[in-house]
Amino acid sequence: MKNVATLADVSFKTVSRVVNGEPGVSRQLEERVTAAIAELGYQPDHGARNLRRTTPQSATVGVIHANISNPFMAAVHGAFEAVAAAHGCLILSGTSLEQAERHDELIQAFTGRRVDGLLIVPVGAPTDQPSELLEREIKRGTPVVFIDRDPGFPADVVMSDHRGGAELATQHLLDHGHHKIAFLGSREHVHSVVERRAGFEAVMRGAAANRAVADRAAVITVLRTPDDAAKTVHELMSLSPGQRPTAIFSAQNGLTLGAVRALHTMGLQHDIALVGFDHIDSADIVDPGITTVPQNAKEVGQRAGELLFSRLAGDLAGPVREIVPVTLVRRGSGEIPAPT
Amino acid sequence: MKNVATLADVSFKTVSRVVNGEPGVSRQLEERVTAAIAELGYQPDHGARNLRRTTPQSATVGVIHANISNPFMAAVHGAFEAVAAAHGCLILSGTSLEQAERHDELIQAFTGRRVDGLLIVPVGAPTDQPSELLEREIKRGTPVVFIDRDPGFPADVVMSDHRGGAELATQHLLDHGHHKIAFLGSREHVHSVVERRAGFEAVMRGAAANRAVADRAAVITVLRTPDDAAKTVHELMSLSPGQRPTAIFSAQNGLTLGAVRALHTMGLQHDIALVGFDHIDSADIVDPGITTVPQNAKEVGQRAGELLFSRLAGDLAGPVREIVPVTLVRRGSGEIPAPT
DNA sequence: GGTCGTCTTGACAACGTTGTCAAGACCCGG
DNA sequence: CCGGGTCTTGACAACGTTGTCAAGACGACC
Repeated sequence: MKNVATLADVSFKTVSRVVNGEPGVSRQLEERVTAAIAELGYQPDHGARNLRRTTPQSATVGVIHANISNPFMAAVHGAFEAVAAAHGCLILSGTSLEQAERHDELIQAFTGRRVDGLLIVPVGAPTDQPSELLEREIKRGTPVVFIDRDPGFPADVVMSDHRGGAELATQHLLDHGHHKIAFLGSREHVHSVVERRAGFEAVMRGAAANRAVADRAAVITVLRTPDDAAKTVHELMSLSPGQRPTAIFSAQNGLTLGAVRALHTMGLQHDIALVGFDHIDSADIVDPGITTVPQNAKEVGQRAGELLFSRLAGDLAGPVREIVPVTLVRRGSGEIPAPT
Repeated sequence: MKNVATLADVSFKTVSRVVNGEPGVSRQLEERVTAAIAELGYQPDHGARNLRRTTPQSATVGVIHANISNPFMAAVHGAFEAVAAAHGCLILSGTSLEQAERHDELIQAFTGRRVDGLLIVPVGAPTDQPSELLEREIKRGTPVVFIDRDPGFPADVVMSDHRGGAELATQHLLDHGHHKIAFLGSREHVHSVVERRAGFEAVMRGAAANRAVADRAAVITVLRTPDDAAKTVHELMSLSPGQRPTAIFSAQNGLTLGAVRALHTMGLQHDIALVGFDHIDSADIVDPGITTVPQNAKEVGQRAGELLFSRLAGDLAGPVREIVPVTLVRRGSGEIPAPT
């Protein structure tokens, strides 16, 4: 800035005024200054500006993902970014890889850079308290919005209706005559997966009470990769006819891919019903099409963005819990009837 | 920091020493200071630190994507982030949405925040000069690595072998007896797509010279969405038998999904050969499996990260062009022979 | 005991910017 | 010609931190 001031032969305060568009600079000086800025390629130092500002704004928000490679999360990120961009805000992002330690490291790195707000996919099981680091930041006044999973304590959350979607899927399979339904899920302590499982079990229990025949086949929740799911489906299908499930509810997109692959390998894709939670790109090019309960990524990302920026604009109302509804999309695999 | 100093009853310079782990602080004072830091939850201001530092390091790199929702790019991002995290570096990211204007806005926002380096997916057609904004930043000494597409001017680039992959795919179809092959691609001025098309055309020309029968069916490059691709395939398949292509080379993952869907809808999936560039999640659960030329996202992201951080570490060698090889994966759709 | 070196500590300038305030130029009305 | 207002400009402190340097305490050596 000093260089610009020297070149334009004005004080550096005048340069500051021009850069910030403050009134009270004569046309003549303003032109000299803008010319000097262009010539030197001067760019104000974002960090230094906030030092003295009465209301420091980094115009940056931090985003902590659990796993950005998940297509659902990538889509949420895209929708959120659009909102942030509309507010002239940049995104500092990081991936916790589901590790609490890395999660805290990121929070520290973000707060050290004085982000204006945080968007967080919580890791681990819900807790009734935020981590010490996070709690301090919240108290300091930084708005935090959680996405995809309930953090456990009262806070702003935007997420899909995990439980409702699982109930839809399970009921759909029951409606097609299935009693023996297998549940495939990943690590069970994460809120979203727990909820999907809870939805499955609630509907199954209800069915058992009403008809006295419902018989949950298996709940498998240690799966992580498509290959895990494929292997598990192979095992399930090798059970004796009385034990073998006639339908599968796969609670995650990655697992669904593996499960479908296994059914195709065994030639059972037209015999075993399957509903998958979350969207699959190729759901409609497989035969049969894969019945899914897709999440509305765009809606989740957009609503989270709007909520966060309304907080940044000064909205101090109590914690908001936004549950984005999901619906079931029939494509064939979920409508296969149970054998009689 | 002043508060901490007051609480620990030392000068703020001593606090600075403790925070930075500088030697020459007595054990006693150090303990008092760390206790005060913990009690107040003090976090150093990242921006202010760099103000006076002799070698300012924001420990932040900027990433400009064209479209983060593309699964290939999301995977590249994940691999790059792992490298950045290993170097204690945070990522400031943004999406240009293929718009030059937004691209420049992002560069400005990043440089204003004094990022240490940039990772960029160039937008638009290759040019022999970087944009003025970018050139200035490069001259200032900020390392820039381009990914996925050649920017046109000499610079560090890491990308897949787009041309080689397209040649592989085209040759593969020729080897299975096809002469009439349709090319599906998106907006043609983007480097990667131009290269894939160039690879296709080069091989087709070579075949025409040798055998005098090769006959490219169609080159369609205005496609954007899976639906566009599906519609186009429908149209192509409605042509008279002499005109109709017997094989399709789809140059992008999104288009491949649409093309496959169209073939399935028309019941032609076992009659028309198809090879797709880039990975498809569900390539092996469709019947026939989709033969693809997948890109190695992990390799691209990791190599780009290593290159950028070697530049940050002081490697001043000339521009590096890293071409990540691709191979063809046979799954059925590409091995359908031409009708005799 | 005096001189020197080392180790610990703090005072102060500096980084690039904004906020505050005062000085000077100019115009208007009396 | 003077008093008072507005408009333009710059001098300077301040933001939170690091770099520089000097002051003071202490021990070792002659």
